[in-house]
Amino acid sequence: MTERGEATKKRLVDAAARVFAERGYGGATTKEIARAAGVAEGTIYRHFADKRELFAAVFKDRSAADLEAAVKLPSLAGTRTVRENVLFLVKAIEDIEREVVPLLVAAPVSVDAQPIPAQAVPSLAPLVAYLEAEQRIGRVRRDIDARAAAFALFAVPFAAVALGRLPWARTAVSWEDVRAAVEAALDGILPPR
Amino acid sequence: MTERGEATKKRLVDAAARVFAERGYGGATTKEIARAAGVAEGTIYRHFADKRELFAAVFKDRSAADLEAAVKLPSLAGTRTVRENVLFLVKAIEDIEREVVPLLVAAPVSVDAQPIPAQAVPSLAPLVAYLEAEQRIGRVRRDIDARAAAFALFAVPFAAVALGRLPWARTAVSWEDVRAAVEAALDGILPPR
Amino acid sequence: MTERGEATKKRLVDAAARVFAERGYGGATTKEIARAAGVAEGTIYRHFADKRELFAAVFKDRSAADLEAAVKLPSLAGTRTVRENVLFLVKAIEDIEREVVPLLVAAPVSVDAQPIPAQAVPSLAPLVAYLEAEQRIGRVRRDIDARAAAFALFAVPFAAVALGRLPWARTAVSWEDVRAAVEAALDGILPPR
Amino acid sequence: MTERGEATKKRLVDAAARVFAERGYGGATTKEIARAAGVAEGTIYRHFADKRELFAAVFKDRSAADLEAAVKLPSLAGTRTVRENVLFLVKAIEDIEREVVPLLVAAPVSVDAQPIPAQAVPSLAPLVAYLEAEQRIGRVRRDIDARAAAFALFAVPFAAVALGRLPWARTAVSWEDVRAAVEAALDGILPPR
DNA sequence: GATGAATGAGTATTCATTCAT
DNA sequence: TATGAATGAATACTCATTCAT
Repeated sequence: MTERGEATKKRLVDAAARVFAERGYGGATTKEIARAAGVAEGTIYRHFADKRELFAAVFKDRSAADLEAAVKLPSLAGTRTVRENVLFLVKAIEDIEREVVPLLVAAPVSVDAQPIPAQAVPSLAPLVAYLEAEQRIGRVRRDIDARAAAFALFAVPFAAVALGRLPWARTAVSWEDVRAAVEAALDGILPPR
Repeated sequence: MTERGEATKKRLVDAAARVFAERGYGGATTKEIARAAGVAEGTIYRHFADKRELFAAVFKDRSAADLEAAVKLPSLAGTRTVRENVLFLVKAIEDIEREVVPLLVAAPVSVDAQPIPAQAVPSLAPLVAYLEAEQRIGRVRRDIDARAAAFALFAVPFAAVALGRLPWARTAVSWEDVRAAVEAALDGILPPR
Repeated sequence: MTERGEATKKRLVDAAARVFAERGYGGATTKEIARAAGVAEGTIYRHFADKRELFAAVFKDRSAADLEAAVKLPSLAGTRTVRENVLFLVKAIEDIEREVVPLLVAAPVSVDAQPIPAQAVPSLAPLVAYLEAEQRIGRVRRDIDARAAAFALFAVPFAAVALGRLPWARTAVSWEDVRAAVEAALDGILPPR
Repeated sequence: MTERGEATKKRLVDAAARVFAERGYGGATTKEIARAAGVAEGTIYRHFADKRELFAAVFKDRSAADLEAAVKLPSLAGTRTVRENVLFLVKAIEDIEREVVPLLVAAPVSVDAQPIPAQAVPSLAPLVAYLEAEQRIGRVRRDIDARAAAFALFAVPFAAVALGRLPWARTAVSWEDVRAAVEAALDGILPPR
């Protein structure tokens, strides 16, 4: 593909990411996406077979950056305090999800909607790995299930972001709320003082 | 409204609840809803101004039952063990959300989508009230924020159900996972043994 | 279906027959068909699943009348002269084909185009039956193959109509030409004088 | 035009002939034609004003070869037997038409479709000339109209090929059928034995 | 109240054609 | 000359909504 083509494709992905997040998958029209990208509607189809392939490309693109960030987390084990690290991780998860959850929520709910090899949906793995590493060096209680604890921590920012995205939910949750909730959960995870 | 009209309206709300939950707001067609309700398409518009009003009616109807259930929870304070109660509550929340979250996720994400008096989206209030009641009788640590703790507990089943609804998410979460995660969080909430 | 619905469907078939014959299958737009029928475009889809089903309906409708006519022909054996009868039959075939050939030519040439149970495309059968009946009573030479003779006779009006339909063909053929050609062919079919 | 340009043009005409015959005029896309010719889509428009001009070029090109073949036929008068010659001619006509009829059928049926100088559509002239030549030397009955007889003979292979091209027609016709039908017609054309 | 036929604006997608390189 | 990216009008089809019965 020519350089110009590459550039157009990138513009399309960026524009589509905005429109999908804002309008949802069904609400996003190819017309609006094209307008947002500053190209003609037909141009979409030079770069993507159809709307779904464009969505998949957006999804992959956004998740890629997130994955990189998440992968680094386990290496923090043993540094600073667990509380600091977990809050840092949770903040990172929140940032990640703020980008990915709108797309998740936007995704078609319909039956015929499985084709994306969604390798990159927010995953517990890095958090589990981190907690296990801390368990080995005694900074996290060894008698709890790392996976369960990870899910408890993960759920907080996820719920916060998801609720924030859902226009009908009346429970607004701030980062302070998230922090406080995580701290509460942490009290059960850290070794007794 | 005649009795017959009343019955038709109820049939429509029930049918629409099924179809919305299954197909999402955008994916649910008035044709399918009408067929599911066993009425003609035009009949919908004798009872509801438009599709959105029908959705609002469904939402209100489903939340009503849930609210009743949730409201009873605070009165359990002091009975059985906190752990039992919280797990019971969390199970209840999960059941509630299993009905409401699909609708939340199904709801139009579009900008012009605020008109529903969404009074009834899953709320922390009963859980907060319960925890505060238990704090007063010393069965929950007094040095934590009841609201934060409630959110930490609430987030777990919410995240589980929401992830289960999102077709692209690869993280499947079972009730056992939910229970384990809640137990982990509880360890930080209950008084040290 | 209501009476009004039946009437609309009929109007659609009639209008579509005109438009298909004039523009070909690909050239006929649903918009023009709807306009020709005096209905909205969407109305087509209340009565037919898609454009192809509409085409199939047109084809069936037009062929139906033709079939009735063709079926009566064999019973003419033994009446009048063979020459008169054959010319009458050929004239009938020409009339039939004048309606059907434009549709045949209009039909999609594409690979995925087999679904019509085309029971009614111009068929040799009645002509063969007629010739065989005349052979039995000695008014047609017994030493020729009735099927071959029927095809020779059938080909003449068919070729005339088809050439007339093809806008690039420069060979204009009149009914007089058809009659003369059939008479020529007949000389080989009738018993020697 | 440069030599390279000439070559490209020829490749385009050859590729287009294949694609038009296979897909029909409407079904043939410039994209597929370009791919079949191994050139870029834009290249078509350096050599032809538009798709129709390309079609016209194809048509002219294919007919040219056919014309050459047909023109030689009258010179066969007096050689071999008439029956042999006519069957040979008819076979030639069938071969010719097998190339041209698909294009004829493929051609746009639409009203605005006359601009091609269609000089070369299958013509009766050589066959008429041949029959007249044979009439002069007494090998064909003098009391029949050569033009009518020619059309009767011409119609058979034409109908056979055209029916074979039309996807909805159920009447499959083999070369044996064509031969038998021509023999039947010939019996009326040759002098009584 | 209920029906279901009719509507028409809106959707994703195609494709002949143009144009900058 | 050739490329291939970009265009945008046109297409078949959908679906919430209206309306005559």
